[in-house]
Amino acid sequence: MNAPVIMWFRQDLRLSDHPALHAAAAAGPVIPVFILDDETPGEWRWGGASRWWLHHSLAALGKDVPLVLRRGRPEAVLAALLRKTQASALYFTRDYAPWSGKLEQRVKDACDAAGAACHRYGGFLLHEPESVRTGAGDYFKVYTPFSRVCFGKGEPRAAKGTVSATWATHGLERRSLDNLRLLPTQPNWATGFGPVWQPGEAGAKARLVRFLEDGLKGYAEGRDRTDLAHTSQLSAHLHWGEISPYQVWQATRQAMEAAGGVLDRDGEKFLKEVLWREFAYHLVHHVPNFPEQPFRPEFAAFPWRPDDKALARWQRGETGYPIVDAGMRELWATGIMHNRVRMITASFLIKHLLQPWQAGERWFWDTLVDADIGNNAASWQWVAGCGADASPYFRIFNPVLQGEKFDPRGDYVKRWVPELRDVPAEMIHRPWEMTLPPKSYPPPMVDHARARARALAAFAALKTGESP
DNA sequence: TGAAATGTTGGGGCG
DNA sequence: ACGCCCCAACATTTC
Repeated sequence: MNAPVIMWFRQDLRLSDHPALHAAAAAGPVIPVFILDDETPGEWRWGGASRWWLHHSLAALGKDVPLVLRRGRPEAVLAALLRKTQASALYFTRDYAPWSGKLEQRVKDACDAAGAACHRYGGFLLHEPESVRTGAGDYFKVYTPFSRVCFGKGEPRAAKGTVSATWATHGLERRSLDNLRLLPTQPNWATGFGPVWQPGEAGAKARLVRFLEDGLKGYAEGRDRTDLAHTSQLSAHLHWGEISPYQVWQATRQAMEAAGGVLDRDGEKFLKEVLWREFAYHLVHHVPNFPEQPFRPEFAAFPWRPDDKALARWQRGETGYPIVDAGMRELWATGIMHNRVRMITASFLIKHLLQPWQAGERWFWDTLVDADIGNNAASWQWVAGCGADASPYFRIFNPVLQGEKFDPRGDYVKRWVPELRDVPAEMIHRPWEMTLPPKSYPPPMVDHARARARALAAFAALKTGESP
């Protein structure tokens, strides 16, 4: 019998269209390993909502394969497992977090020391960061030309089916998933997550099918409507690799073809969103400290006004602006927030409250089930105006107008802010203008016009280098 | 993947 | 009949 190989699962918790796993399965009996690593990422260790998801995703994967669960530094854990099992090789999918390059090198060194081959594969992205370059050979700093090059590369490879592997553990102790302590205890804030999500590969595929059948038609406009269900909801599944971007891309193309052109506009729009994810990772890969430091260095001098009380009101959804509070409460209750509302709430924190974007980034990191080092950092930098191809500083969302435009009847607000349930639609986004506003709902914590003027002044000062 | 201020135009009321 | 004003409605500029 062949010597076993170790499949080190990371953010690739699936059995289909999995380059590393297909290669491992062809090489010998596969020992599936997952390692909870809270040390290497430091402050970016998985947040609470991510851990909830990870627990259930591992549980799902563990039903199909005899997962060996460990915690610790991967290079140390894998060195021990390689020695114990006499595995001939290690297989894994590469990752693009800022610390991953060095981590993967240490893992490679551990393999060398153990006399095992080390095989690293792509699969998390459609295009490896090294493979998308400007004419000058640099990485892209603007999305549109980046996406043009991606589309111009032709269709990504076809997705592969489910792997057929011989699973093995070679006597390794399995250990219970509960030992990883990924689920919240007292209080269990995740009670609202279960009904919304089905972590794992089956859930991911079901979500994709449902989106292509029900959400794609009308996506181009509907995606911005907070009261409609036109978003794919695939972000967390993609983040944990329960489905690959190739599978998403291919299925979308097939749905477009089957519809005979009717879905072309909607489909292209959706594929562009998939490419925003790619773009985010290209930035993270090429720019050190991207999650912490503003991409545009002049923003280091921005006159933020750190204020824990203001931050807490935003976090709890008590700002007095209905669309903002609805979003923050949806996030807390379900671990997700509608994309449009992410922009509105982020803009509010940064521009109305002048809180540093990193504070919002941290909160999202802890509370989003799709918290993702690339998307999260790139999106916050985008809203703050300090990122690559960022939103210009003067683009300040008006929460009233955004609410009226993207939640015209107030359905979304009423779902998450029950205090406003009886407010008529024409006042739902400006309840403070009612003769008798609901007493249980707070008045706006800042006046929009004044906050806007203050933000413009602060950003203008940054631009000219003067003090505000 | 904004919003607000400012500018322009044209129809209609009205003296 | 005509010019003036008002002000939507739309366009452009500015932040």
